[in-house]
Amino acid sequence: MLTIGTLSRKTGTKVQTIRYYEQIGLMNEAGRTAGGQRRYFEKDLDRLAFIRHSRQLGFSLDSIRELLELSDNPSRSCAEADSIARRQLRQVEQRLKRLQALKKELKRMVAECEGDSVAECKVLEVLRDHSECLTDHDGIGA
Amino acid sequence: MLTIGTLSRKTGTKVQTIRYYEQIGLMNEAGRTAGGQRRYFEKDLDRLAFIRHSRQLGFSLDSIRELLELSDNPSRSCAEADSIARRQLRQVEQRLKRLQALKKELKRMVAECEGDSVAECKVLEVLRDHSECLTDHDGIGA
DNA sequence: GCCTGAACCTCTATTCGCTTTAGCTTATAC
DNA sequence: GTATAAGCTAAAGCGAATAGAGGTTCAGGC
Ligand SMILES: [Zn+2]
Ligand SMILES: [Zn+2]
Ligand SMILES: [Zn+2]
Ligand SMILES: [Zn+2]
Repeated sequence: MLTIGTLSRKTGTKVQTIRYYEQIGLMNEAGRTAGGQRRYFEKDLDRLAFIRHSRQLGFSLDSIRELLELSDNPSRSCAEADSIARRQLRQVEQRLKRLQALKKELKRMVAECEGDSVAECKVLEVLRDHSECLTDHDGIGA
Repeated sequence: MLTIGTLSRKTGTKVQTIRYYEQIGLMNEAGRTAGGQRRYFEKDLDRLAFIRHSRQLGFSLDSIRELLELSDNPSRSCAEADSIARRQLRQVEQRLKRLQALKKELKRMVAECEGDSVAECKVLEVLRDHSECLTDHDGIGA
């Protein structure tokens, strides 16, 4: 029987996060000691490792929920799992594209500023006026 | 005098978002009509455009707050603005690296799955076992 | 002066994936 | 027996908005 702290150490997950996963139904409800502390089996450790690894690869908790369910039914076709992964890949590729464009713009504005007063700052100039940009950066942020 | 809807259209910002920016003190409190509706000047439009453009380049609202303050003091040195931009660039470059590694892993697992039953699904296999990965993906998600 | 409909208002809740805080209780080792 | 590490719950907070409910104001036409 493993404590929550052991799971935490073995998977690099904060204790609170493990409890959070239980709360949203991603981890099964753990058994408890007489005093109310959670105790886990190896299979819970495996499940948590699966969740964390999937998170590291960028899957959303919702996708992970689906993947876990599939993983629990070994006889089913894996088409669904593959399509989730392909969807994730497409998303990553899209974000990559946006970030690459962003990087270019940022690099350019940083490089072009000669570092005098704010009045002549290239950085601020670009921020004030999108027409100085080479790309469209549609969408926001990330 | 411009209405909030006009600002919204001209900058591609949702009306709610403009009010939100006011609420968090990023936009100045707008003047009001007798009936309580917001009315804006051109300078408010400029400020909002600055904010949105900065957001598109991935700056956080906190960074934007600093940049706006600098922008309001033309006589100051632009070193600070430049350093905010460089910081942003570094962040983008880091995320790019992570995403590129992610993309590789995802691509590989998708490509290697022969699409049979869940029991032999390469996608799920990789998710269960990080040792199948080529990279470390330290950190999570994005 | 009134009607209509678009645009505006406030306030609250929700999203995602956790993290933090506050205030306790339990387990373990000496 | 007691110190201390580790555990517990419940609630709030983060960033950056978005969405909805339910009500008010504005501009134009008649
Ligand atoms: Zn500069
Ligand atoms: Zn631009
Ligand atoms: Zn498969
Ligand atoms: Zn891995």
